[in-house]
Amino acid sequence: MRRPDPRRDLLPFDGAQHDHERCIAAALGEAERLCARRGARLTELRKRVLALVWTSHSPIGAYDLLDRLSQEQGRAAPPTVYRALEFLLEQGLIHRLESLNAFVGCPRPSEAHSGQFLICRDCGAAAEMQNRTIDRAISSQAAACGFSVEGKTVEVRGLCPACQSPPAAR
Amino acid sequence: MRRPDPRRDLLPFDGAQHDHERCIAAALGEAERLCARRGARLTELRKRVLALVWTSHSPIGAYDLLDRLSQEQGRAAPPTVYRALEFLLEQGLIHRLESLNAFVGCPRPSEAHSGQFLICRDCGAAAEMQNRTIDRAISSQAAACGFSVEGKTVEVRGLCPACQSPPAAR
DNA sequence: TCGGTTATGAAATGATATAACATTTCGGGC
DNA sequence: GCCCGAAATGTTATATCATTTCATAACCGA
Repeated sequence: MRRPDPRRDLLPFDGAQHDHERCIAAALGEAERLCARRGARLTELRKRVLALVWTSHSPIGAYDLLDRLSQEQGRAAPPTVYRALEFLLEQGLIHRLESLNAFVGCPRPSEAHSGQFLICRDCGAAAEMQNRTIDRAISSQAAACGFSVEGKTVEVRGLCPACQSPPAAR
Repeated sequence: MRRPDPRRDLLPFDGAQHDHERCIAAALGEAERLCARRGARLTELRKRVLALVWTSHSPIGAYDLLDRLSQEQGRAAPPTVYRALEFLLEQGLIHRLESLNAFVGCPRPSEAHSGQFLICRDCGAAAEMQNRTIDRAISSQAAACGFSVEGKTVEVRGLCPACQSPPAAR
């Protein structure tokens, strides 16, 4: 049985050593493929918003997105970006971080899942985990309570490996 | 070794059969005792806000609190309630539910803990769990990632036992 | 009772999110 | 190609959540 590396999605915490252009390109490509397969319309606007979300591994707020979108194409209003975000959420292409009111790209959009996140309070990066032990523990506790689960939010605040070292060492 | 009933704090999901007056009184009494022991000042205002939070087991928003507070004592401004909430959060007397932007009383304020919640989307009630398996699973996954944990958010959306039955049966 | 700390009052503003309605674009059937 | 309904986008206004700032008042130890 395959046991995925627990760090497989922790790219954000690699000290920015990775080629982020490839991150973005991969995410956009995957989005295209998924939407095409599903018959979902990944329009230019939605693709632009997705690309903006993928600008970094730090979650971005709706109004920051709005600002950048306005720079690109002029005068956008809040509903424009919120509707695009809603679509991307439905397709599982991004996640919403409840504790930040912000959004981040999903590195594994093809498998349906609830997000589990490590969020660094220093550099702001958010790494998505997919840990089945956590998932099962929550599901079984909920079941023991007679509670029918529709969605799970797991967000951990703290310091990523790089930000635990003194700045001089970075 | 004592193994607490996993449902011990699930009072909110008992179908409103419990004596909620006693819930409130117990919470206020416990708050008095804890603050006295710690030398923290549980002022009238803070006590009123705590009582208002405990009005029900459904999380309440800051502005709803503000409205009720204004009815009681006239013209309160947002910072008034937010400052009281901040104090109550620091003392562990209430929790903030990130996915709702709302607040709920903590049934076990004496033990420091991160909250884990089952939130019913139908009746709005939120039950706090304290499951060590969930807690440990998150801690050990974070440790495996080299992440230093400062706080955990676990919020599960779904239907409580009562709300899974058709309304006629309730 | 003096003086610093902590708590509260009050006004304005910032930040996040949605409602409501108008207009445009898309894609299928003819 | 052209018509139509559905989906997407534009636009204005407003609802909701939270903080900054500065002023005033209460508390409490020296």
